[in-house]
Amino acid sequence: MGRGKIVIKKIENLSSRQVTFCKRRNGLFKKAQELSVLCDAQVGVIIFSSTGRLYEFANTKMEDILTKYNNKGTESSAPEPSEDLEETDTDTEKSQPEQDANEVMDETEMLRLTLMRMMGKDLDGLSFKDLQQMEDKLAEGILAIKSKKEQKALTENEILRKELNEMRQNYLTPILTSNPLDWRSSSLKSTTKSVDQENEHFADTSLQLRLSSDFGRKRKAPKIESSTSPESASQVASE
Amino acid sequence: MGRGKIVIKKIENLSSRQVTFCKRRNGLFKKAQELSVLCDAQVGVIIFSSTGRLYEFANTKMEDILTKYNNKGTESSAPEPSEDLEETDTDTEKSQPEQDANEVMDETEMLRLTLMRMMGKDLDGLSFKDLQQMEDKLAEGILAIKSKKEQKALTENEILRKELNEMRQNYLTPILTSNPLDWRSSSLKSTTKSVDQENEHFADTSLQLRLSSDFGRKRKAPKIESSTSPESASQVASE
DNA sequence: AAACCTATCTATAAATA
DNA sequence: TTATTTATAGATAGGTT
Repeated sequence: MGRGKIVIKKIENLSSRQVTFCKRRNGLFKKAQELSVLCDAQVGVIIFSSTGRLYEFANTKMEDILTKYNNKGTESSAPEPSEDLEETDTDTEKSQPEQDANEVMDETEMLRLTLMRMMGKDLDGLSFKDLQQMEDKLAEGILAIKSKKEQKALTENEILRKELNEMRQNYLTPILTSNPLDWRSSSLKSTTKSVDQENEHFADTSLQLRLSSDFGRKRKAPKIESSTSPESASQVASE
Repeated sequence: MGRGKIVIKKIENLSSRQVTFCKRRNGLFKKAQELSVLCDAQVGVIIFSSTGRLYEFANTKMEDILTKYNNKGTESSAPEPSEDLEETDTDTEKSQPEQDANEVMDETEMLRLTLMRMMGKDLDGLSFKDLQQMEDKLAEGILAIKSKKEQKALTENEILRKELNEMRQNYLTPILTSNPLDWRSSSLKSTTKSVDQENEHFADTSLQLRLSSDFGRKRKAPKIESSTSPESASQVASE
């Protein structure tokens, strides 16, 4: 695609390698973007330049893509980088159980069913393996939640500790405050509030776990973070 | 690059979309490969087709790339103006006079989020209480599943026991069969199969635990492709 | 579906500013 | 060095088999 044909091997000249890197990187991102639009696919591209700089493209949140990726069986082959000729790359298609025709089951229906099952209902149709898998997932979930709880508790401890110190500080060195109780309460309030705010902010957000049997209606949403620009490509200065 | 210019918008025709998907996917992978070689870069590409199938390319182990990616601050982002192109859904459009636009969350969205959280993702917004509640639910779920597993195991035991008895019976009273090994294997097979059948029957229905997160669009179940009816025979997951 | 064709369109190597 | 230009190699849309 240029003035002359080239062989696909590492470009030794630094500056032309950089130029080519920039051009082809952009080209790749463009192609990725087109593919995602034309074929309604979810595409994520991650590139580390030889200097270690990160460039990425994703037509949806990269995080989502990676999460999805990790939830799939992550087997794959390990290529053996041979210097000279063709590289054997990991270029795989991981098919999966797959959804067939009658799989037209509505996503919502699917999700609902899954959720029900996660909560121990409607387990009859599952194979032993499915059950085991689900149990594992749940166990994973519990662990994640426990971590989060711990983390949350620690964070709060930190805040409380500071609060306390502040209070002691002020108690031991009562200054110009006209009413000692005033600063005390206001201080407490302000800090506490910041904590509550965090929770409250997500109050509606928190899942409604009493969904035991009352699915079905739309409800107030858990504010989804910056769902704004679904597309992004990182572009940093040249190297 | 073809007989005619095309605009970058979702290809509506299913089969040509699939063809294009395949071609461009390969093209993208090739470009990715060339880039990695020419410029000595580390490149990973992850693609989920609209049917949820995963395709990936990586010139080194994808795992390494993702690890590296996660270790970098996911800073960056020069958002790119995406194509205008709206979800042209015949009906469910902006019929609703915007009420807290992003305050109303689609039920599916809700379910998905909940499910994600059940699996330990996206827990940041939850309060301590929510977390505790969720953990409890998960624990409940696990117990239910354990019960179900036990029950299933017992049922299978029962079947196997019968099988065994039958076998013994036949063994002790060898009848007119010419080859005793024949009935043996066939018998085993038939019964085993009936068990498997039960599971398999629900195989598709069974939850897809890699529920990921790509339920981006509302689909309104258009006419079902009739051409795909005999498809069930092909494409079986060997497992 | 998969493979092949080929007219056209794109990406880009190399030159140039 | 980065941006622009331009000649070509390469990718691919739409057909055909």
